[in-house]
Amino acid sequence: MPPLAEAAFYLGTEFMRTRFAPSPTGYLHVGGARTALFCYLQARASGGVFILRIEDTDLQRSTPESVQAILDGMEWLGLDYDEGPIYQTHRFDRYAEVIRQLLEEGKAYHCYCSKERIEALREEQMKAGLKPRYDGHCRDGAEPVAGVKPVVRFRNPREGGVVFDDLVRGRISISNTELDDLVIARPDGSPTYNFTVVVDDVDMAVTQVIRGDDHINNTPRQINIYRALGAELPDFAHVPMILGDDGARLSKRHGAVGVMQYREDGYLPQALLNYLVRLGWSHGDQEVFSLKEMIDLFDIRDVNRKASAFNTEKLDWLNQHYMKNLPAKEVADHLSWYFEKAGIDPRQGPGLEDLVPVQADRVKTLREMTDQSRVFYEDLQEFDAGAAKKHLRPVAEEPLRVVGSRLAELDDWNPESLNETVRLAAEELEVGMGKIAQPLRVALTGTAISPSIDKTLWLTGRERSLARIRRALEYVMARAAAT
RNA sequence: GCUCCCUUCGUCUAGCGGUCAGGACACCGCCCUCUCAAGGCGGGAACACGAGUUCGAUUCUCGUAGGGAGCGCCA
Repeated sequence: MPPLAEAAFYLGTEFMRTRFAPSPTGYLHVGGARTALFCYLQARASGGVFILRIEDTDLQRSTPESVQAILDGMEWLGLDYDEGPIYQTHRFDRYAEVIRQLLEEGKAYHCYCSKERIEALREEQMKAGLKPRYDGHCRDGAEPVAGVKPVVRFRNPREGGVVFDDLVRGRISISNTELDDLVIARPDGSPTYNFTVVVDDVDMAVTQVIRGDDHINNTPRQINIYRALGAELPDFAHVPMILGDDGARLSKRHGAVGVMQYREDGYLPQALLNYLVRLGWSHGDQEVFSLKEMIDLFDIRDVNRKASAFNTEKLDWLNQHYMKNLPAKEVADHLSWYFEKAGIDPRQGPGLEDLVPVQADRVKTLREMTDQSRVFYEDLQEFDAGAAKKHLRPVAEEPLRVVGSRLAELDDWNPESLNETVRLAAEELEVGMGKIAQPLRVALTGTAISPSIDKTLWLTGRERSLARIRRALEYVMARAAAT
């Protein structure tokens, strides 16, 4: 564990050290993911170090499942860190040491005030129209109260104020009279957030503290602690939060707020990353960014100050963009995860790499792609009633019979020859493509919707196609006989 | 209540004193077409309001309104 003094070595250098410091009280949500991405990009851009720190000092609310969820989310997104995960619960000795030091130097003091007293004080102040804060009752030496284990409070300066230049907000200033003496250690000695962040960021020599803007108000308090520790200040960057589609604060009712839920829903990590980086940040009119481009172009100072609403439709567009433009092999690798989940055996049909380019044009997510591709891997159950009623009528018998026999004679089962075969069959019958392609489509897929007929035949495969055409013919004839 | 922060099309944004206020998603129309898409072309759509500063404000300043966050022995 690096001593406080070591921080000075890093500060002021070109190499930035950033950290993402979530508290494990739930899954990794998109807001946190974006903050993590910004930290990651900023560190990578400078050739610096990206640290993952788990802020688990709240033993009540932290869970191992949440830690795992965060780790999983980071991994899926590909946000690899150079140091960590570092757990604050493993650093209690260090916090205790610094608390002792502050106590010895008179920069912190024991407070024996009861919660009841604090509560009453707060009510009184609120009623008087004041900002509730600790009144410093024990600040100048308090008599120990028998049977009461004291908390430790930080002795916040009463004079002056704090001014800092936030990398995204610009200059922010606040008077010390607005601040009070915050608790830095509970009666059992466990440290609290505003204190541990500072100790950690100093020890870990973090040079840019990038976090959500809900921490703006904590920053002046923390700066006072930096000063008490004689540590150099890092740069602060407070990024705005992300709102739901409806502009309201993101919550569970917005559906997929956990990063891994986006995976479940069929989004590529590249798409989500690209979407998130554009939320609050831009580079001219550019919409699509590879990770490399993000690293090269991103600068935390260009981030907007306004909260932005999450727009799933735009994410859909990006997701489809990546499904269409990433190497088919790469998309196919992701797709296989969904196939497995859906219980589809990819060996029972066309190669995923052949499937992807065909389906990418017509779906927004890998999940949809999976659902719409099942027909190429499994036996056809039954015809969609509406589609069959409309297209598998007696008039379809001849087209199906002719195209079926022409296809049976075909040697090369590839999109080009298949297209040619169907086209020639239509010519031979002197009908438009629609008259032959639609019945054929229903025969092959059971529905009136599928990729172009040549691709559909190709993906369905020779044997399976011919068998399905025969079956459709039987259906048509049975129907004709019934009338 | 107090403190801090925010405000360009429905949404994400460009803009950094003089622009017909640009792009993207979504939406609408047309084209293409074997279905659904994808694609191409075109269209509607924004500077919250009020004062200043200035020859000139979307841009700078101050208010107003609206919104957010914090005010924990949570992080």
